[in-house]
Amino acid sequence: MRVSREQVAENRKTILEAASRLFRDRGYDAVTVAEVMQAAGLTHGGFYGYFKSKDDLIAAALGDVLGRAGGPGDDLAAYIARYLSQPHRDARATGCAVSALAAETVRLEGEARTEMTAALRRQIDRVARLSPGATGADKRRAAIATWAAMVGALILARVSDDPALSDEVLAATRASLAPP
Amino acid sequence: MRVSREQVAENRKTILEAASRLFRDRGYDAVTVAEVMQAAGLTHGGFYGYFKSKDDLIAAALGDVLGRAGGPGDDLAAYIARYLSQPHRDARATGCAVSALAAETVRLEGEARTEMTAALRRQIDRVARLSPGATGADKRRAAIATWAAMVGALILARVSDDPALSDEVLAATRASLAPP
DNA sequence: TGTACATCAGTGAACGCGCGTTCACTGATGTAC
DNA sequence: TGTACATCAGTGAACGCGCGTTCACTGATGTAC
Repeated sequence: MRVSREQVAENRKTILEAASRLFRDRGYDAVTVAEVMQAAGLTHGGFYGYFKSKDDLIAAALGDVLGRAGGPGDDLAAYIARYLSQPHRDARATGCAVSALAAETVRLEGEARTEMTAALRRQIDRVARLSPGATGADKRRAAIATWAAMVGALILARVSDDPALSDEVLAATRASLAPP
Repeated sequence: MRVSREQVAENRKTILEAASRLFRDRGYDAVTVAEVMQAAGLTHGGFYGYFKSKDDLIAAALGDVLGRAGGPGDDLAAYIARYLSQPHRDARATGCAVSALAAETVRLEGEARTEMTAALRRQIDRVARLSPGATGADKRRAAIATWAAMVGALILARVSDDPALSDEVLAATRASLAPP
């Protein structure tokens, strides 16, 4: 049955949020179109009224979640502490989409890669404003290395099946990036 | 037809190498058992004489490639320069299995995670020996942050579809980790 | 404002297709004498 | 050392199954008068 325009807009948002949550949790390939639609409270047949393919959904969901990502605000040390925390490590489905999906996005072509690239550029700019350095180029260089270490440390902390080693990766990277 | 014991041992190595190359290039899910066997010059029916499942192959291939990974030797700066180089960025299929597969391995259970954790521990130890720091704990902390930045930077450089930004990520992280 | 009809979002069954896995068979290797 | 037989690595067809995608249909929404 037909639904109102407002309902359609709301459904689209619900689908995108369900998709980005499922993708972050389980990866692009392991999530099915039917699961996404079920998580959004719809039946899978309706999917192609919203997106023209699963790849199209991947790009849209990635653009949506990356666009809503907060960044460091105006306190870099607090941002680093939050990013490299145990709660963030343990909340893959609702956490940073870069750490969860960048490595898999490497294998995609087109729009999804472009969304990740745009997000990388935004994040470098945001971190650079708060980074140390005599010149803009110095700040930018520092920002890139900081962001790379944050993403790498979160991935390594998540892959470790030894909780002590995982905690150590978070703590050591935090200490190294934001010395007291 | 039956083949010799030596041939069996050789085939197993060939399968593991083909698998780890294909997995690094395209990810666990996108690679099929039939493709791995074809890349090893065999038919797919014989697969289950070597491994009891695709998951078993994933763990074995990961253990094999991570076990053969070189590490920094005795020159950390040269290792960083090689790791964060354009050739390594562009050679996903034959490059570091951690950057290529760690984020996907997060979603696996059991042996594959354990292999990644063991590799992480070995790598931290190897990098720590060459890292600056007054105490062993300081060296270890520095090693973790260095390795996290290397892994994160390679992933970010690979995901960027803008070659200039990709090169900048490599160069900035190199400069930050091994200041002249 | 109220009515009649056209539109179209959502449903659920169906479609090809390719996947992981199994299996009967083949024939070269390894072993027992 | 040579022969006869048992073993078993490899083959290729077949199996269920679940995936992305399509489609005829339904009925509430939106529109024209």
